[in-house]
Amino acid sequence: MAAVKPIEALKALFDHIEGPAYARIRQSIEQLVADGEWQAGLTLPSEAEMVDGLGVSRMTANRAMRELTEAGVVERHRGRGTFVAEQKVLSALYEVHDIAAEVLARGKQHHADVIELVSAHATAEEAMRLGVMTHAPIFRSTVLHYEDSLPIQLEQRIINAKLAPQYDQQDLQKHTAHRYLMKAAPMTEGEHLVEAVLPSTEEATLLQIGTEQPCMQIRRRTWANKDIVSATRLLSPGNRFELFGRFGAN
Amino acid sequence: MAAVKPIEALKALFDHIEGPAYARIRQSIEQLVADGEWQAGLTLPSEAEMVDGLGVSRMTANRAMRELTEAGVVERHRGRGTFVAEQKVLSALYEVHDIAAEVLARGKQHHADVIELVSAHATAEEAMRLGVMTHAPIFRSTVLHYEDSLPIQLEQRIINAKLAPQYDQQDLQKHTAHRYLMKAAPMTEGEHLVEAVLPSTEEATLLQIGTEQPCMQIRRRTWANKDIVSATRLLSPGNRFELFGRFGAN
DNA sequence: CTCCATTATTTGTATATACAAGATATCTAT
DNA sequence: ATAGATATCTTGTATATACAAATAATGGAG
Repeated sequence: MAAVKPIEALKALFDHIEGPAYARIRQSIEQLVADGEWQAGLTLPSEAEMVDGLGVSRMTANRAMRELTEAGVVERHRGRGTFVAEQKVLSALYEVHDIAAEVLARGKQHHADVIELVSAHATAEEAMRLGVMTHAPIFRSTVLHYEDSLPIQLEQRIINAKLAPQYDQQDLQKHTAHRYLMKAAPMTEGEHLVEAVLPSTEEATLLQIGTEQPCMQIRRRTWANKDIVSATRLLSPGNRFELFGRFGAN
Repeated sequence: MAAVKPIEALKALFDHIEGPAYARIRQSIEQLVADGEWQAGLTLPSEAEMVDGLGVSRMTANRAMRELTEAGVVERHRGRGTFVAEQKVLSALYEVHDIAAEVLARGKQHHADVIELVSAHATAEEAMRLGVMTHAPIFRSTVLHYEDSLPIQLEQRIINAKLAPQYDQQDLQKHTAHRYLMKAAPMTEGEHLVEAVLPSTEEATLLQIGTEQPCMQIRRRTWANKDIVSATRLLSPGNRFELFGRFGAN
């Protein structure tokens, strides 16, 4: 006897959930994927199968599947079908924030120092990265991350001052009650750029390497007009960075 | 003469965008909000107005508005209408990662130490937070954040070991080539819990405060079965944390 | 004027239908 | 058997319609 058909497994859960039909479909599929019953690559029931099998309209099934696509649970291809998505190992969020988590996972100490924080106006490239006009007010910040006492990453942030209002470098001490906004970029395909670059003299000094040693550079494209931070990361070379081997693999 | 009606401003942009109708509506509104022409609180055209003014069906307008709701650009209330949302100052992402950014914005040094990292099995509460079974394998980590040299936050992470496979505390040094997954929770209403709690003896010691001093505690509900990390943060009391005054305001 | 019932407006969900476009399977002519 | 045409399946988008539920506006009775 073959394994339970996907549409039947889906219906079994669908029948025991309360709420709107589209949410019941979505939750059922999320559970099947989370529980590992549906592995990455599995072909999901088509919308037409859900119409017959679950007794919903195609638009209801379509809405559920679209939400699952946005959530990264499934991938859809017109003409082919819907498939359980590969787990995204390195998300945009991950890229933004958590070198600390990597270091932590290896039982090392993590430490980050703010090297520089200046108020300035956007260059053409910075403007493009942030999705603002050239010469728009920005902040530039440089943060150096350490693993134990070894510098491992130099992060340069460009911050949209318009969306981080009330700030001026001189005012930073005074206006402690204000805050700025930081949003995640959506986790979409093609959002990463990874290059091998040679560090500048300053960068090499901070990372305690030579200028002839190529570093991995990671950029994240901003989500037009929605982010206020565009970060570029320069990774110190060496086997400490096996962890980043999958960057850009997709 | 009054200002341009929202529906007219919307149509002006809508007419000059390529692509599917729902995306043209969404992009137009995103631009109007991003440019500041539509301020927080403004009442957007109703779906019926878009049907008349843009020549689309109500379901197309509904889809655009639903996506904007999910993106946090607008808020919708049945019977009342659609309004430009307040900028979310502290998003779920923010909550997850970036106390460093707060500190940075005030020109202070940021520093974080890993106090503890242990492999264990989930208690009932931990299991609920992570959306796993009780006794499921997890990691517990404790990270102490400093502003300059002052401890300001104690972060306790519960990490789903199933989704962070190949890890074992003893193996951490060996298996440096593996990595684990960290995803953002969606930024939705009601995802935050903020409480005033008294610190335990250990927590008070780490934060260099007395056990009688109430601290803000911040938790993030996990997104069922999708996150591998559930973080609880204990904030040191005092005026350094005006920044967090808006937590839970909604 | 105040209170209450009614009506209108607005969003949330669900369905049926239609066409477009990409991918695959099938059939046919050679 | 191969190549090309055709049909089928699948998802993407768009529309029209319907009912439910929450809110706001209106109107009438007192």
